[in-house]
Amino acid sequence: MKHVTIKDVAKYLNVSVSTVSRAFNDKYDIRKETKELILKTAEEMGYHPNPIAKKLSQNRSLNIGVVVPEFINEYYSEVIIALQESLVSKGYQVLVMQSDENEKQELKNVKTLIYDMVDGLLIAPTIGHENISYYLKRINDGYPIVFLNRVDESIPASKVIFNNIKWSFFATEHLIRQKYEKIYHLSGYRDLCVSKERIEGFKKAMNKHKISKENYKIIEAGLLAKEGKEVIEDLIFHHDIPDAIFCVNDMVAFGAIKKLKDNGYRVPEDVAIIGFTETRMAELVTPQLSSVKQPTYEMAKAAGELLLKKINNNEIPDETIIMNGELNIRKSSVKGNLTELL
Amino acid sequence: MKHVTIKDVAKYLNVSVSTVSRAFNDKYDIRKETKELILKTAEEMGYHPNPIAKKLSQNRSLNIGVVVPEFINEYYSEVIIALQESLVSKGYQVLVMQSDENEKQELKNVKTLIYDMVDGLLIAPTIGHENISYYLKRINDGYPIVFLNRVDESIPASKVIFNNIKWSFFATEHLIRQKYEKIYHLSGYRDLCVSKERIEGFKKAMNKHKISKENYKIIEAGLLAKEGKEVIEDLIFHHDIPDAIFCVNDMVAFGAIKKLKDNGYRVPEDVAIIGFTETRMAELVTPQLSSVKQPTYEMAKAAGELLLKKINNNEIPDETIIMNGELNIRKSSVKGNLTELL
DNA sequence: TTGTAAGCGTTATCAC
DNA sequence: GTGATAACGCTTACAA
Repeated sequence: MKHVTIKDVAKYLNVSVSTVSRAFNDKYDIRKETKELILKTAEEMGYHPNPIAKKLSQNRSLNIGVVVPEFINEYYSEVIIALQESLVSKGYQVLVMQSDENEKQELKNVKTLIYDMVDGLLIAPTIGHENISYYLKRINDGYPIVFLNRVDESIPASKVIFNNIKWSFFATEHLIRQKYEKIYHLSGYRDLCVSKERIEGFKKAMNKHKISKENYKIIEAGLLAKEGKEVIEDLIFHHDIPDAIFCVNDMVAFGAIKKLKDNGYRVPEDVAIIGFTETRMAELVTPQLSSVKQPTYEMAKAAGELLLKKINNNEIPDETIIMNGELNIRKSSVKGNLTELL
Repeated sequence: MKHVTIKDVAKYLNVSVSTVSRAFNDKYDIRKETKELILKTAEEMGYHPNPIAKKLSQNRSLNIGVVVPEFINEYYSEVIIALQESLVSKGYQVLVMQSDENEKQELKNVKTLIYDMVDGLLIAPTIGHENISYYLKRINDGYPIVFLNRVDESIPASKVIFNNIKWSFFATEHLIRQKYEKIYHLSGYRDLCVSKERIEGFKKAMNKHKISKENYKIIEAGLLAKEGKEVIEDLIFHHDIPDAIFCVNDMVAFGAIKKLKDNGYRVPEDVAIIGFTETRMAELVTPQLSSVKQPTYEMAKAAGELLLKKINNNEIPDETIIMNGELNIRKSSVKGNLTELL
């Protein structure tokens, strides 16, 4: 497995290594014929520039670190795919680490990647504020970091986020317009900024439509199906079943639907349900789940491009991109005839 | 962002760079106090060995390439998580590329990774045989490659695979034992080895129980929910609805169930369904989906370990690990009382 | 136990 | 346009 090196090619062609190097890097002057001969010969000899040597001599790793809370759900899988596609084509390698929704693990991941000399970092933080201040410090040191999702709009850094407040407002308002009178929100972990924002959107809709406090409730569930189930179990136990539920995400909605159906409640006739961050399964469950679709792919791609800009010029000012989604109404949230509504 | 180098530490402490290097690499003799002083000072100075320089001088990248067909489904997400966990702790970085079930893309990914000098490759191939012969050639050249899933048992290479024939046999037999008389198999792409094996297991069960050819059918669907739906649409159109269906995976099963229910068929009363490669959603749909659970995490971990063994000693003989699963019977495949059966 | 210096495979700064 | 050569930051014989 001996690799052919630039020296081998140079010696074989009786040229200097610099000439061979130049042939492989367009930026220098070199006679056209020389270049072509070198490239042809190199190809025949099976020469490929050693990326590690290149990295060392150019003092950059051409690696991008990506830290996500998880990627067992579709959302971050899609994020990673989008990032790979846009970054690999630009010569970068993408190193992905997941934090398992654990603050300590996340910091460890980030440090590992920084020690590994990634040229920049894309972070979708989990719960907790301490890490954020560490990241901001690194950004101040000149480390290119872009946040994706999961950060507050107020945070002074480049980021691509979703307009959670707005779309959670729309999702909630959709329920209100259906004349459901008692509406609950199964929220995500309170410390998570996207949860907070979705709660805020929910409250906004309640206020706008002057729903009295007895007729809505915000219950912390989490992000997993299991947690949706548990809340519903509790509600059933207390005979406290609302007319409609807005869930922080589809997984919680799936769990809720399951538990409701198991206990004889019909969805949407007895309880209407709407999710968030649409998954492919939304269309496959019965009834089909209404949800808010996020432009996941576009968000990730934008974040990748923002990061590359930052890597190439750290002086550019912070940029915040806030994206919008789409409310996809399906059977789970509509009492009457769905087609009439659409 | 100037990095502290080994030279800085050496100069500061009036020792040679080799001594500092030795302090960071246990394998050499070095006085305990010297080592401790160096490590302490290095820490204070914020020194971290530059991994790129290390890679160059040791002529290895400490990178492992992983090529999967996709990771939008849970299966390969879990594979990647398992690999990361076991490989990162051993000092390796994991570079993941997905082929999108496209043979050409897969070969491109593999070549990219080889040019990027990964120390070894883990491949879960997509459809098509041409690539396989290329991979076998590389293995013969001495490149450490381990296959995961998606390869035939007969292939002369190290691999970790699932006993598809056996578990597809069990899944099918479970349907037969329920006295379903007309049983169809919605298979994956015919060219995909796991599909072939699952078909084989299905046939085996049919033969064993002497089901006549009029009473079973194998229909190529694919791996996506959409494809499951399409087949069912077709069957409904031709008034050709069986009593039970064994689907190549859960996604196809979800699609099938959805389409059946939309057309007034009850599952399992009218048509029983069983999936394969259990997903988390299996427990959340109505009715809950019976499926075959694979030890995904363990398979991936075993593959990672096999690869490391190969990287450290290319002379070891090929090893094939065949893993077994678990048949999880749920409501979707059982006509009577589920608890009686369990 | 520690130091010296060659080497890993490139790029980049000079000369020519 | 091309060639020599230092430099990137580390490891590792070999010498001391």
